Amino acid sequence: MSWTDERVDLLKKMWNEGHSASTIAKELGGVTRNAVIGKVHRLGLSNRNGPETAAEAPAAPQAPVPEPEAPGTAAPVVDLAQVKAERAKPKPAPEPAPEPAETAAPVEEEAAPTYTPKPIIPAGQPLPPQPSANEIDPEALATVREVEKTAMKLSLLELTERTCKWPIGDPATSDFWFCGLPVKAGKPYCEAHVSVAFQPMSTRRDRKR
DNA sequence: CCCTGATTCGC
DNA sequence: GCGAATCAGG
Repeated sequence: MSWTDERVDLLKKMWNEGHSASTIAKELGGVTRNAVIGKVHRLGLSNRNGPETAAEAPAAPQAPVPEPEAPGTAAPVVDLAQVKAERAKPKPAPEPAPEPAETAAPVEEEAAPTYTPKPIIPAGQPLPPQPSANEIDPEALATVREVEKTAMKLSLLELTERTCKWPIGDPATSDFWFCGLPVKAGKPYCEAHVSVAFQPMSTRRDRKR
């Protein structure tokens, strides 16, 4: 395969739309992500000029799990290669299962072997994230609801580096667990929860300040 | 381990 | 110019 005008155009288009090199490579076909990246550089468009260029504003949870995520903080003097945070990711949302039946907690419960985490919750705990219909994109919220139905429901101790750490339920009760679905690249949460946790600031009131 | 883009360098 | 291999990082 060679870089025909069409293919280059598509490359440029997708790149500027924020698609990843691997995604673009897949779309183009016949090339690897390396090829795409190489081309991108040769074309001199390593910097993605997109309409939406902004910081992300975390809008959610302070999970019981310590989260070192330090967001925002616009750098005063920024070089080109400085702030290259990931941009908004395309949201395919191929969630096909509108399961009508309530899939609560049907299965056998032989999980908790030694103890039963329960009553040890100091009263005045900071309210758990619980993504209430705050100012969250209804679509993303709907997706989250779906996802949560299929959550792994992991306990704190079962969490790993690549399980979604989004808390679900009330920590003060027995039905509390963590999402546990596979996280996406470095993020602490799965795709769905990331989309709820990190919103483009453009989504809401644009305080001109 | 998964993924991301960046760079190098033989072709 | 091309892109695999490698590097650097989340």
